[in-house]
Amino acid sequence: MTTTGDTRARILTAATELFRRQGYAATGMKQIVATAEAPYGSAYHFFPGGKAQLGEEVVRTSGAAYLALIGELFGEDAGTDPVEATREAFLGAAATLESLDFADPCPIATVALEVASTHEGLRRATAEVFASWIDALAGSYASRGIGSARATATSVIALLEGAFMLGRANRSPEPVLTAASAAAAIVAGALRN
Amino acid sequence: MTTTGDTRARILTAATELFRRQGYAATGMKQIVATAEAPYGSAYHFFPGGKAQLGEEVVRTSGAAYLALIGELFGEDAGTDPVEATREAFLGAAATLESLDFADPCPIATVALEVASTHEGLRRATAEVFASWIDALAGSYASRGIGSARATATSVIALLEGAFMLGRANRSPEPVLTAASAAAAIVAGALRN
DNA sequence: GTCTATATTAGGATAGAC
DNA sequence: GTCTATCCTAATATAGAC
Repeated sequence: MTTTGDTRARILTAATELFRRQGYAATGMKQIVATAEAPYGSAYHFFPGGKAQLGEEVVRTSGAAYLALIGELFGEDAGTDPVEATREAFLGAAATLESLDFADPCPIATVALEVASTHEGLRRATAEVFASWIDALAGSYASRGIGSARATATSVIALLEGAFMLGRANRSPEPVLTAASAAAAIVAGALRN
Repeated sequence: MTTTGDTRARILTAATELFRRQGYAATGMKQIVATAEAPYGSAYHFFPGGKAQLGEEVVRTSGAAYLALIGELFGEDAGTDPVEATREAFLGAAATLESLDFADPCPIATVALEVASTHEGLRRATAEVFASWIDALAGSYASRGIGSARATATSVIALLEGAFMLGRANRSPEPVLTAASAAAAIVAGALRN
């Protein structure tokens, strides 16, 4: 039994952490392997497609992890009021933002903006991840009687991402806390239709 | 009369365009001067602080331009219904997104995420620009009878930024169009309080 | 198959000719 | 004061020793 799996995982974890903090372009492969305490060659051994492949795996892996989180927060067992579940999710996100010392709680946001016009493969990966989150959230909303569930989910995710942006720029959780009420209002409004 | 003013302005314009499309880190000084059709040395002649100074001027200049746009869209002469003014602003932004071929309609968003944890001077510049937009929008909302005007404005700006992110990732104006209704709902909800 | 050393290109920045 | 040539570092990626 080797430590192969560990090394690959460490590189992926280090890349996720650095991309969320600095973005894709500003993060070098050398910095990634140094953070992962892995030899330089291992990066290209495990990710022969280089930085682009690593970026895509980071996006898809973190995307799946966050999809699971949405399942926990909005799944069948998670209380029945979608308005309060939404508000609670934003309050938790505000706390996460602060606990990360204002690194992006969303590990793909910075990368998504950076690559949208320049790296088609990565752009598609981010689009698919966002779509998976919106689908999951919309499913939860629909099952709780919200009419335009997909539109509502799209707006709630957008509001969360934008609130992260303002919170990071201000080094303050306040925009995310403020957005919690607005998100609740969006969902409450959709519930009445 | 020299062409000095032109060259400096061309460099600033080129940097703005490239930063909005590729971000700060992925854009090189050489690419900026090539796009501006300016000699390489001019960049450091006009911006002795190098790329960081150029980045900060891009943020502040575009920030001021967008502040003026908010003034046009939400100023005294711009119709009295803040709900419809907000909706119209989002519909216009969706059209802009498409007309830019899905470059970011917000020239500072990508930079803001990239530098938030790494370049303190630039981070402050983005924070001040966001604050200026929120202040202006909140002033308009307050004058039209919205109680928690600053919170409302914060959420509307966040929603717009997040909708741009989803729209760029999807190469579609749909998230911004969808967010138009949610933004209207946020403002309408605040109007009732 | 793990890792070191290097190839190659591009990065930001500067010196100095004109 | 405009612009060209260059410096030095760091980028991604690869070759090949062990």
